[in-house]
Amino acid sequence: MSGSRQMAESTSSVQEQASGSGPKKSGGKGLDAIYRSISAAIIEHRLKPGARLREDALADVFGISRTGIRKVLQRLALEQLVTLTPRRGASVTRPSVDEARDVFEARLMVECGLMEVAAKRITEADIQELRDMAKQEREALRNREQRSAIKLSAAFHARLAEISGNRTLAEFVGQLASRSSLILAVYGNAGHLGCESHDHDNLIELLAAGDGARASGFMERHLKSIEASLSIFEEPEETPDLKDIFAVDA
Amino acid sequence: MSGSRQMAESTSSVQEQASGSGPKKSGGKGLDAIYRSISAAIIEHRLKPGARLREDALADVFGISRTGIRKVLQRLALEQLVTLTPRRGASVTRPSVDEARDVFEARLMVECGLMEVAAKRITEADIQELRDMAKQEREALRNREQRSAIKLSAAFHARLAEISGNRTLAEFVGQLASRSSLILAVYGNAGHLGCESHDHDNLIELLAAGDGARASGFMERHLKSIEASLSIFEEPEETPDLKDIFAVDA
DNA sequence: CGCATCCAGAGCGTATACAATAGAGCCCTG
DNA sequence: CAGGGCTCTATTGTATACGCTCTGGATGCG
Repeated sequence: MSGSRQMAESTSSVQEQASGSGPKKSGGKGLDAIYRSISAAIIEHRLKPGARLREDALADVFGISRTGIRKVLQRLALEQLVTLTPRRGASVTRPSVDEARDVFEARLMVECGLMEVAAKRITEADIQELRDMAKQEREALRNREQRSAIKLSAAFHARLAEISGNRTLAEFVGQLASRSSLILAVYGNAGHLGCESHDHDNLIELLAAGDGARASGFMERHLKSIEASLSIFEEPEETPDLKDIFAVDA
Repeated sequence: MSGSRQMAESTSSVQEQASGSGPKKSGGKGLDAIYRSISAAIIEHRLKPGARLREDALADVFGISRTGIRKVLQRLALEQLVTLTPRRGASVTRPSVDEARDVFEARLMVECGLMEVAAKRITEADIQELRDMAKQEREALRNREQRSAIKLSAAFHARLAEISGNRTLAEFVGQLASRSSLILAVYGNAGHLGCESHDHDNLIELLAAGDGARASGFMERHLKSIEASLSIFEEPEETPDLKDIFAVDA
């Protein structure tokens, strides 16, 4: 890696790149806003895993036709935030146990690896921005605004990944962070919501000091502690083993 | 596999056969077939970077309406294989220099990391399958079927990642491998097409021996050698610096 | 003769209409 | 009264229609 290149406002991933010239109608820009809106609702747990997302209802809410909604839902499905079942429509994804493990394993690998890169590339402006984000997060926690806190925490990890300068990996981390929010919704214990904001502060200091190795190690413990805080039970399966469950009663 | 220049025989035959007898049996499955068809065409360089993909034309070729085509194109866009420009339609992505670097950096991080996991989990069946794939690849190379070879090479890396058991990371690697094929199309030198099949054989042996560390190191050299073989020039950019170019004339 | 403007064509973006299907409730029958 | 089949409705899947924008060429004016 090298050089100087900044990653403008990421998260838009595809399409809508050069539309800076003028506000042409509500066009595809509106769709992106709808995407962000639904995405935020899911990440903040205002839409809980399993919630059904009927196309008509969404189309009505956002004032567009189903065509646009379908587009948005398809994108969300590709990011694994919603699940599309063939004739049943869309619903907020309920991550499986395997999926949860996979996501955290992936985060461990990628985010830790990125810390080394980020420690070398981080700038003063980055540090300031991260501190602001961490501060916002702490305040949200203090005010018991768990929804904001969750979203801010995911945003923090995503922003951290962007510092590496690798857009591809940053996008990937962003998706993983979003999915982690879903995982927390299903397997998390109430009251203990994922990241301790204190951890994030420590992380910033290590990066500011340019100590990539330590930052990586700290991130590893950070992620592992989150994963460890989950209650990963197999939960009610598709086909609950009724025979087993009612064996004593029968 | 002689010169079919655009998406040719295989694609149309599949679709026509499927919807020939029944009313509309194909359902969403047909769309997946179309996705794979276009995806394969891109990876095999039958569709070159920059090629425009007009919706009408594709709809005509595959015998469905633009609706389904748009869905497929959107998916391909999210995977960065095609680029959607607001009012200009879809075209095969021409990866930028930055993107190429990002993709290989990501592969380095993820694929090497996965080798350690894969070495522990690999089974006899996996080894056999990988050997078969490597063999196919060697044969394709020997027969000068570069298109097949490229596709097989990407498939090999993707399959390798699957062994880790981590579906999320495996999917990610699959996408990176596909994008690498695009990068090779733009920045690769003719005659030297990415992976040496010999490398793949060595990799299999290291994994079969359970030596994750060495496999990881080998993968690192493997990927770096591919990246090093590219001719990464800045090339004509979006906005060529005309003032600079014609400065002497003016 | 050169340049700006207008016109026509092509292709994408969105909405709407129609068809098919799964789920649920209801009726009929044993 | 219970069970099974049937219809009926709600919701998704697909196609088509229409409008808007952008491109390229022709035309009129300076």
